[in-house]
Amino acid sequence: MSNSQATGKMRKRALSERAKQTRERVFDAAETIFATRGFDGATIRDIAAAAGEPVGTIHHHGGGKEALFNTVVARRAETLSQARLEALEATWASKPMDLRSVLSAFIRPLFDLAEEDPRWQNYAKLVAFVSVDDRWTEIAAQHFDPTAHKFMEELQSHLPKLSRQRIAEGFVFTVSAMLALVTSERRISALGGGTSHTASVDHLVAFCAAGFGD
Amino acid sequence: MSNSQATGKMRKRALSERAKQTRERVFDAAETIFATRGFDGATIRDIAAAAGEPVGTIHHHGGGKEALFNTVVARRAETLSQARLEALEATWASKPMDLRSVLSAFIRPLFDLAEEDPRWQNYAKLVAFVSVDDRWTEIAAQHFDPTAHKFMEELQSHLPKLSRQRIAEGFVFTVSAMLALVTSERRISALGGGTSHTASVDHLVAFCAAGFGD
DNA sequence: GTCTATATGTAGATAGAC
DNA sequence: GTCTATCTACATATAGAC
Repeated sequence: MSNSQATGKMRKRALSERAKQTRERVFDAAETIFATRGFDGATIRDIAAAAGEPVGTIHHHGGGKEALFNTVVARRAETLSQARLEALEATWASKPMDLRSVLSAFIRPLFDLAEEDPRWQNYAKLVAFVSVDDRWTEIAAQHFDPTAHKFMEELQSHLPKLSRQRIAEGFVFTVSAMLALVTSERRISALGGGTSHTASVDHLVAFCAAGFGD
Repeated sequence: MSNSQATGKMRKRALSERAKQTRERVFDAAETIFATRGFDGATIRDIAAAAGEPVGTIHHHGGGKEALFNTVVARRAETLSQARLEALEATWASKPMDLRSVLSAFIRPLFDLAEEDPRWQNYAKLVAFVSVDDRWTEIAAQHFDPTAHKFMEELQSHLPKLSRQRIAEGFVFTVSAMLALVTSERRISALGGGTSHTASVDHLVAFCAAGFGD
C-alpha cells in the first residue's frame, strides 16, 4: 500500500501501456465467455484461452471469478447510462417531445453503440443473463436503477393518467423486449424470414410506444 | 429390454406408486433448483437435498444432469401448449374475435396454471433461463415452436397488412414481456410500489395488443 | 428401487520462479 | 506483471450392497 500514486480515478498505481492492454483483453474475453455461457457455465480457463493469457493472469487482473464478473458488468454500465441520459436531454430540445422520443432515447443508444463496436452486443447478452438470475438483482439495481428511475419519471410526465405501477410494468416490458431483440435476432429471422436490422429498432420503439398508449 | 410391458406411452415398465411419487419429487426438486440457479449453477447435490433423496436416486430417475434438465423442461411443455391451443380455439367461438383474445389465449394459460399450482411459476423461471441461453435453443424450439407458429398464423390473419417479420418481432417481444412479468414481479413492485397481480396480466395483454397496432 | 461409498475429472485459487 | 506448477474442493457419475 506504500508509494501509491494519486490518479484521477483513485486506481492502485499507474499501469503500463502493456499492462492496460492485457487488462482490456482479459475483460473483453471475460465479457464474451460470460455472455455466451453465463456466470456458472463460464470457467476461468475458458476466459484465459479466449484472452490468450495464462490462467494466473486472469486472477491477477480479475481478482477472482465473482469480482471479475462484477467488473465486466460495471465496465460498460456507466457509458450506456450516460448515452441514454444524453439522448433524453436531447429530446427536451426537440419540438414534438413525444413518448416515442423518450423510449427511443432509452432504447437506441445500445443499438447505436453495438453497431460501431460489436462488443456491445456481447455486453447486452451478458445483461440478459444478469436480468434472469435473482442472484444478480443487486448489481443490476446498482448499475441500472438510477437511469431507470429518471426515465420512469419522464414517462410519467408524458402519461399523467397512468399509475406508477403501470409505468413500472410497461418499463419492464420495454426492457425485456429490448434485450430480446438483441439476443433473439437470429430467432426472429428464423420465425419471420425477414432481415432488416435497423428497422427492427424502429419497430421496437413503435411497439412499446403503442403499448404505453401513444 | 426383455419383458417390457406395453403401456399407453411406451414407458419402460410399470412403476410402483411409491416409485412414481419419488420420480415426481425428484423432478419437482430439479425444476426448483434449475429455475433458481440455472443449469450450470445447479448441482445434483442441491437437487438431492431439495428432494430429500440420496444423490444416486437423482441419477437413477434423471439419467444424468443434462437428461434431467431436458426432462424437466419437457414435462410441462405439452400441458402448456395444449392449454394455449384450447384457449385459442375457444376464441373462435366468441363473437368479437379480436387481437386481444388471441394474445390472451397465448398469455393467460400460464398465469392461470401458476395460480392453481405454484410449481408453474418455477417452470416459467426455468423457461426464462432457457430463453436466454443459446445452448438450449434446440430444445426450446422443439417444445414451443409448433404452438408459436400456430399463434403467428392467427396473428397474421388478424393483421394482414403486417409483414411476417413484424409479426415475428411482435411475437418475440410478447413472449419476453410475458416471461419478464413472471420473473420480475418483485422488481415491478419495487419500481412502482403497486401490488395487484391479476391486473398485471390484463395490462400485459393490453400492452402487446396495442403494440401490434390494435 | 433405494442408498452408500467411491472413482474420476475439473473447477477456482494460490505460491513462487522469472 | 507475467507465467508455471500445484493445492484443495467439489462436481458428475457409477459400482455394488441392500
